[in-house]
Amino acid sequence: MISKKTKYGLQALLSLARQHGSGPILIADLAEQEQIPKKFLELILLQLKNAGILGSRKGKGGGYFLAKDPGQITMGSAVRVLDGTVAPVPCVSETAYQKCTECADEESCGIRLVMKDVRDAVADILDNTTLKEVLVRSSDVSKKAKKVIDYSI
Amino acid sequence: MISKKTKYGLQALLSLARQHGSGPILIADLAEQEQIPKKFLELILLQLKNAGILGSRKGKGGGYFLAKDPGQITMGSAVRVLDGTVAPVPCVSETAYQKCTECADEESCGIRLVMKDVRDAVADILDNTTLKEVLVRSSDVSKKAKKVIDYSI
DNA sequence: CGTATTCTCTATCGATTTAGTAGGCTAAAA
DNA sequence: TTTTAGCCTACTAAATCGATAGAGAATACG
Repeated sequence: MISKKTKYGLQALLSLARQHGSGPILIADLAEQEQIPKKFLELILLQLKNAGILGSRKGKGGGYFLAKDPGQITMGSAVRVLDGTVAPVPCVSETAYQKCTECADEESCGIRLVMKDVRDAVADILDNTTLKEVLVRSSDVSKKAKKVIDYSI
Repeated sequence: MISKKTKYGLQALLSLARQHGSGPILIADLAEQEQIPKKFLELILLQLKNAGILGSRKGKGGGYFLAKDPGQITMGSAVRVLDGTVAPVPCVSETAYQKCTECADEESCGIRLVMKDVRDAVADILDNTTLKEVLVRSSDVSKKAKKVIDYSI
């Protein structure tokens, strides 16, 4: 399960991706658009900025913006920043590894072997899906839905 | 991230699978073998029993045992019983679905589309991995390790 | 310059969840 | 009918999560 924080963060990133190129967006506007508690969003954006995913400018005309192209920011990187890891157990995490106390031999731990497969499958999806791709996919669905409606007229 | 409860549960199931056929195992013995707090394990085993994964017998000679063959119990079923779901967000869960409040249209929600892929990938692994397979895999690793040692002598 | 604007940072708080404990109850053997 | 061993409910401590408050620091602009 991903946290609400991570979900908010992804929402915000996608919103910024949609508005990419139109300059900095205010936290307040983003919060309003995405219906995210403003103060909470503040922390999230800051974390994403400190991780190099977002950029910011202070003062009038300031706000937040993507530090890179939407096609170069992956869902995986955002989830790792906000949730710490993508792995189902710490002992198979690449970014937040922690030796597990219970099993004697990590190499032959059956649970670990399976969870490693899970981690790899999840990472494969999230690390190969960019914000841009997500936008395209979701607009494809919308178009398709519209098409169906058009036919029915 | 799976909970410690789920991890304990999987450990216990694998231990019972290893000892499958030798009659009921005492909670106390399982707790000792797997180094799991006994009282906590008690709750976990009960939950697995109520879900039909384990069977039990009271009184002398009693204990817990697998209700089915190790080849017929999947990691997925155990995780769902103990963690409630396998999905990263409630809106893509088959077993613990909850409509998400934030996105207007679920069908075209980009986050949901990606998380659905993640869920499917995770479910595909966990639902197609039985306790038996886990045991085989982990003993394969052990054998391989042993072989290396043999060569080095 | 100085003031309005907007992000930055630290601290705190309440609610929920997680991990674990306690203890009496019930069923089955012997 | 006593012992054994699971069943069940309740409780609690600690951690995490979601959210808020408010002062501080940087930037633009008149």
